[in-house]
Amino acid sequence: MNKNSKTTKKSSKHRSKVHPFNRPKRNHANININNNGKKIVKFIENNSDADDENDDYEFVHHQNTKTELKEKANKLLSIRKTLPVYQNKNEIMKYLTENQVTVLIGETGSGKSTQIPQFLLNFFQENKIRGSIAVTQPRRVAAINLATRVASEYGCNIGSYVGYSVRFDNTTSSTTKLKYLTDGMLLRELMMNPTLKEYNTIIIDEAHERTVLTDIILGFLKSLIHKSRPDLKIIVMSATLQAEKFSQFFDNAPILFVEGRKFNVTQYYLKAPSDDIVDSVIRSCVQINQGEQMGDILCFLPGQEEIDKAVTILNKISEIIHKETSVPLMIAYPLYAALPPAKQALVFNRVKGFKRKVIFSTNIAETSVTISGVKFVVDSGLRKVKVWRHQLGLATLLTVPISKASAMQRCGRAGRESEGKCYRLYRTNDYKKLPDQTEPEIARSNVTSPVLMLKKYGVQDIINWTWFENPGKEAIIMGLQELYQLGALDDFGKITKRGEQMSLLPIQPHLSSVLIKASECNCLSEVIDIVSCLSVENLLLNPQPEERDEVNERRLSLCNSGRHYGDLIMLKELFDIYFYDLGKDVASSVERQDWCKELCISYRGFKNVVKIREQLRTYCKWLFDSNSKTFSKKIKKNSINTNIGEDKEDDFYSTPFLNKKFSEDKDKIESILKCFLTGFTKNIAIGMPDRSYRTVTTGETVSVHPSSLLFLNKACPAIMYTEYVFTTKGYARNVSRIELSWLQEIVTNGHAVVKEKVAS
DNA sequence: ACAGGGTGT
Repeated sequence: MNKNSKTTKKSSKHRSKVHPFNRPKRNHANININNNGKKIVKFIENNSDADDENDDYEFVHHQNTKTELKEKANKLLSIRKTLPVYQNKNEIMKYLTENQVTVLIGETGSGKSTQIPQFLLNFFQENKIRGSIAVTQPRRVAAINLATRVASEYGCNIGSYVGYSVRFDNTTSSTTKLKYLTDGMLLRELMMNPTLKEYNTIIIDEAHERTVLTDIILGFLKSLIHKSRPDLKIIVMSATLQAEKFSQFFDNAPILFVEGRKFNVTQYYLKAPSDDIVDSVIRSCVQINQGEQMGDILCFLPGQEEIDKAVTILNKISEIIHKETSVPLMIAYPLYAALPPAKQALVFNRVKGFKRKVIFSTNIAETSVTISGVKFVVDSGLRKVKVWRHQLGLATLLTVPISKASAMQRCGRAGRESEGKCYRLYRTNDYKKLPDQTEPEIARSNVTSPVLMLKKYGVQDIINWTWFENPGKEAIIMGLQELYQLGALDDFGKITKRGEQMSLLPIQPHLSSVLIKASECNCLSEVIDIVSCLSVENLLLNPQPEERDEVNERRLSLCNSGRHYGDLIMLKELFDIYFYDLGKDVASSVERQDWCKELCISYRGFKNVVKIREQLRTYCKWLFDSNSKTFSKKIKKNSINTNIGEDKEDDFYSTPFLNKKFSEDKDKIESILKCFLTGFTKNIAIGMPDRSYRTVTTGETVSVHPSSLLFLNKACPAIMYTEYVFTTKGYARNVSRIELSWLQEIVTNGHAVVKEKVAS
């Protein structure tokens, strides 16, 4: 149909409508083209208070001319040459070219993630070796930043020889030879293209972090080199330690050590253990502020509660101390993932004058967020960890001591720019007793999704698969049972058509199953909207205690149906207001931001919801539309190589409110909730006479989480929830009201789990 | 009668 498909694809990326005469009042970028044809982005100064979410950011990649590229690359070359990896280039390359698998231990600042891929790229081009290089990263920003940096070092525009691929943003093209991608993305590619035939080298970076997805990739790679890809080169890159485990897994692959380039950090320990960690952290900050040179302080605390407390206390005492003694004024900032993005951004502000920035952070600052100017680290030695209990179908959130590796990583945050100091709020002996490594995530996770991937890939014996870390028989069997119950596996444990569909959807299996059910129940469009909201973490933010009641009141008054049916229906009502009522053009973005702020909703979160919704609508159309070509053909052509599918409000989806307004359409609401019941049959609790709820699976008591719209509504016959987390007690999150008669329907449809428990 | 560590498709 179109010979011009390449340009069509490219342009679809920037499809968003721009109304030049209706520009938003604030927070916008003004893009001019100067006489070189070079894009210039000027940021207009934010004229409002710094409190709103300035997150209309997009990654703008400048298209430079050849001469500009070359000049820039030449300038960067002198810096590259100082990197330890560059100085050992020949020896490293000797190992990499002579071995199929190499484990490379490079400390921070060694330049491994940027230089090694370039060495290989040059080597392959000089030797006319075909194929491209993939470098995986656990996080999106890392993939984007590395690709951008390497492109300029290499002297090309992003997307030509060097590109990146993360969800919703793909800058690769047919000429791309070096691709930085998230490990989630590489797994998607593996599902579509089981032999990874376009690559000759796969580099797994940050392997020491041991995320579930990295571990799974390692398992796939081992199978690949032993079977269909004996030619595939693999490099496992890790920041110190664990080298032996990687090496042994890949048949004793050689290990290379490259020293890093970082500054010395002196460690201090407590003489006596601390009994109040917030108090100890504050005391340390005050002490540093009195005795040490200028430089900011980064404090690691386990969670939001401790952080908010510490911020309040420090800000109170800091001014008093500053007035009475002539020490810098300390300014405290909180940092955790659930914080609104605009408040998160404040930790990057440089404080001017005789002041010292003090950041109280969760583990987010250990790997995901890097703050410059930090010279002192205060380490509580604690973190929070989510542990999945297979038998209970419940996650527990525990505060636990960190590992030695984690303590070193936290320490390192003080030595990025100059020498630093690290104050550990535990004794030398306590440190010695810490485990060397953090327990790999897969050992404490629900593995339903990995198991589905393996089934989709055609793995027969999952228990004895080439697991890098076997999650254990119990976990695998629970995963298989879940999948069987969701209809993804048949009586013989073989993947069903439904299971294939579930594995192709970019959401957790339970939600995939709900979507498929919805496609059979004429409420797909609505369920996609809700599932999209559920797929964004921290969409509904926690209001500050003083505005909590107000915000809850506003949410309740907006969501007429949510008030009765619960959080899933509330999400749909909120989505409809955001998406349909508030308007879509650039001019109304301010209106939408204000609306989000009033309801304590993340504006950035909702923008993500819209993207996910668009992706899900496209995928569902390909999956369920009988007129459509096969999914994998479509997705290979479109999804991997472009950004988002070509969804328009087309006739595959019925117009949502043709006849009735959603909130008045009782039948629709009930069929939506019944769809969710089929994916979350285990997450049902029955109302008891004493107004508590008991789960149908184990009879445990479960409470409605205070963030739920149903928190104050005490009289539901039964509830269904998408998450069951034990913190101070067992809490149900994303709660919906369920009628007992609906459960009867599920029972008659043959869901044994509910049948037994309801009867007993 | 009152609260969630961090990633990814």
